[in-house]
Amino acid sequence: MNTFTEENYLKAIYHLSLQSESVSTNQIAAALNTKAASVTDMLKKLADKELINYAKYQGVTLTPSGEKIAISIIRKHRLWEYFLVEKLNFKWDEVHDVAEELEHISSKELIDRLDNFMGNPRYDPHGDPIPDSNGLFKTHELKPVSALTTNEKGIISGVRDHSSAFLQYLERMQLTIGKTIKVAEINDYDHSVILLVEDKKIHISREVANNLLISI
Amino acid sequence: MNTFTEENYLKAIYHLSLQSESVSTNQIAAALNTKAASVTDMLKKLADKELINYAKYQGVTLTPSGEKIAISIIRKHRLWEYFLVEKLNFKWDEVHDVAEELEHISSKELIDRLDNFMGNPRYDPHGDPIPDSNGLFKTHELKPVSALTTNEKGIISGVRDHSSAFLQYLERMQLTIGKTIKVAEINDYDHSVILLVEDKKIHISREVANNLLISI
DNA sequence: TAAAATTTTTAGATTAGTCTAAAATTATTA
DNA sequence: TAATAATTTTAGACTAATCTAAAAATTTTA
Repeated sequence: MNTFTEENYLKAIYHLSLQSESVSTNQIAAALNTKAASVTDMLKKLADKELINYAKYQGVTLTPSGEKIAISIIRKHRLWEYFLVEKLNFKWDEVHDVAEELEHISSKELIDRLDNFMGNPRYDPHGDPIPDSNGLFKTHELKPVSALTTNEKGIISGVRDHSSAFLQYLERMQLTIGKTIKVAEINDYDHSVILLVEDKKIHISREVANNLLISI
Repeated sequence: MNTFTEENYLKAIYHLSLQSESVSTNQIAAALNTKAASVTDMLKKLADKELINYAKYQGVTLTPSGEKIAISIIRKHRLWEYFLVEKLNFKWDEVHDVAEELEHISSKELIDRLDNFMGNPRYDPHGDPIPDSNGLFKTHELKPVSALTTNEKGIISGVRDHSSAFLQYLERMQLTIGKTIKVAEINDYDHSVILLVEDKKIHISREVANNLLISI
């Protein structure tokens, strides 16, 4: 088995890989709130274990076995988040830190039973897809509200920013997962957007429109 | 917060304290499968944090704050065991190792919500009492089957040996928590006992009789 | 109660993960 | 494309937890 720290590195590399092909030392350091020198040390260790492809100064990618571990951590994180919200009535902005701890519990039996206990949910409380017990999941194609033009519709299905502050803001605005929205107006000057949600007008900034994801 | 290791030391000292007033370095080393030298190092650290009372060569006791932490770990361990058996259908002999990991999840909010979700159970699957959110619990007075004389009755309420091997044996013999037993006969020679359970005769050794606990 | 046995502590190493400061490499830009 | 800037790695040190081997203290026993 791997240590918590190794698991956190693999998870961070996985998430960063979704945006840029190869991941840099500094990107990882920023994501994990640590120093580049520490990252270099750990990259050597993960490369020795053949969990990442690493060449000095060239950035890293996950090997298939590294990716498998990363996805299993993400599966655990998202299932625990679902459990916390659906069974223990936590709010969607309160679960991240606890799930960061729970995702390192090693038992596969536990997580598979938890999955079944909850009816094999496909999405976590923030709309992110939950990998199945084989690590498979489809990344549904979501686009930000900011990609819509006037009169287009969508269903709120995810967020790009997972911070409590953003989630609490959405909650207050009643912009929660599953709601149908329609773009009523786009402000040419600042690109802010007026949405129609359940016949109410909601005005959101360009930044919010960028971080709120919809399916069609 | 304390490290997993510190928590494990405090828990071990707590359990050992139930049998002998003061706990020795070697006892702790045996319980934690480590060496006496390692224990001495850790005892110094825990004493610095005022979690134990420690004087060289004299053994240790928990301070009130050390005991509080130990009990909170035990609360978490037992609640998770209850969850695993009652909600996820694990068997009572399969839950210990997973609970050893789960007991270190730090969120008090999580464990209090879990407690409520399950209806505030008072005993874990092995009959051990679960401390409430203030750390309070009564150690019900149990005695081993071996303390009974012929024709005395009792209700199976706990075990002294928590090993999988023993729990699986009890399961096979249908000697599970809640069953009423009556001593039919005690063998003078080897102190083995014949029990009457639901009108069936069950023959158990002295060792088993010593490790099976009943209330009256 | 002195010698022997046991227990406990100390001394000195080791491993994992981290850090700062300096050196090496790569990227940018003038 | 040479100088400058930014990134990345190396070197050396630190903390937490562990270990072995040896020394010190306590307990047992003869």
